[in-house]
Amino acid sequence: MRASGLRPTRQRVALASLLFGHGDRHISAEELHEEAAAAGVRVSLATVYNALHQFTEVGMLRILPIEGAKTYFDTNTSDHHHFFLEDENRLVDIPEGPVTVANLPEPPEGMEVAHVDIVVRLRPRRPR
Amino acid sequence: MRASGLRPTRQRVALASLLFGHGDRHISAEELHEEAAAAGVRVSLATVYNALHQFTEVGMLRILPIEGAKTYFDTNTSDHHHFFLEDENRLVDIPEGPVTVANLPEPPEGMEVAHVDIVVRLRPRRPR
DNA sequence: ATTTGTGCAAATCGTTTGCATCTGA
DNA sequence: TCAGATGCAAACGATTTGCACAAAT
Repeated sequence: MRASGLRPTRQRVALASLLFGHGDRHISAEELHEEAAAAGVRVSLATVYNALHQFTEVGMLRILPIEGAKTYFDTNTSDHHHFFLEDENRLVDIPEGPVTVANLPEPPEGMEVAHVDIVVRLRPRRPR
Repeated sequence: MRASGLRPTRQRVALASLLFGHGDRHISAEELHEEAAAAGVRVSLATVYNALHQFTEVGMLRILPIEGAKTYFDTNTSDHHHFFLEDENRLVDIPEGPVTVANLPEPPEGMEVAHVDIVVRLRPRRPR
């Protein structure tokens, strides 16, 4: 964390251990705020927002590519993709594996690929 | 439109022709509302929201998979993907082409793939 | 005639901001 | 010491909602 140029304040350290102490997860600011409260950590919601965005800037988190009001953050920043369950509005990791994208066109001049997000949208199977 | 079970009201018809009369586009509720006003069509913003969601439900529109406050709708519902320019927060179509995804895992039991969204996030090339 | 849609304004919800106060280096 | 963080409450912007009125079948 110090390596990222972020001061290891009490709040940031506490939030980071909540975030990264329980495996990979998808979480919103509100949820993290509640979790902190439940864990007895006193942090304001504004600070949670700040921390989440700062962590994202330094590459510790990634913003999930889903539409909708809330922003969800992913603690897993490695290459992996998601199923989106349309009926429950929920994202599920696609297990790391051999998923590959082929034949991507060249990015425009002066740009480079930061990363590729794939969302496989699922719905209940339609009766025939 | 009648085929979709939506009554062809004056407003819906007007909005549909704005949406689909100018080729493929990415548009927000606010933008469509302004465009309607500019075209002399009187519609309330609430009606624009209603129409956009109804059109989406019947498959005439698709919601774009980007994070952030506003919801953007895509008039192109065919299989195609997007570049996301991180610095300008803008989506650009990847020309229809040979982009393919390989080795997708099977969807869970009882689910089927509605469609696959691929977003290639681009950033300005880092100087070395 | 009945059902469905529309407009308006107020309400909601997630997120951001301004600013005074604290805190880590 | 003091730049950078935090907390609080107010401000904001996008979207939704409630309800009276209008329009489509």
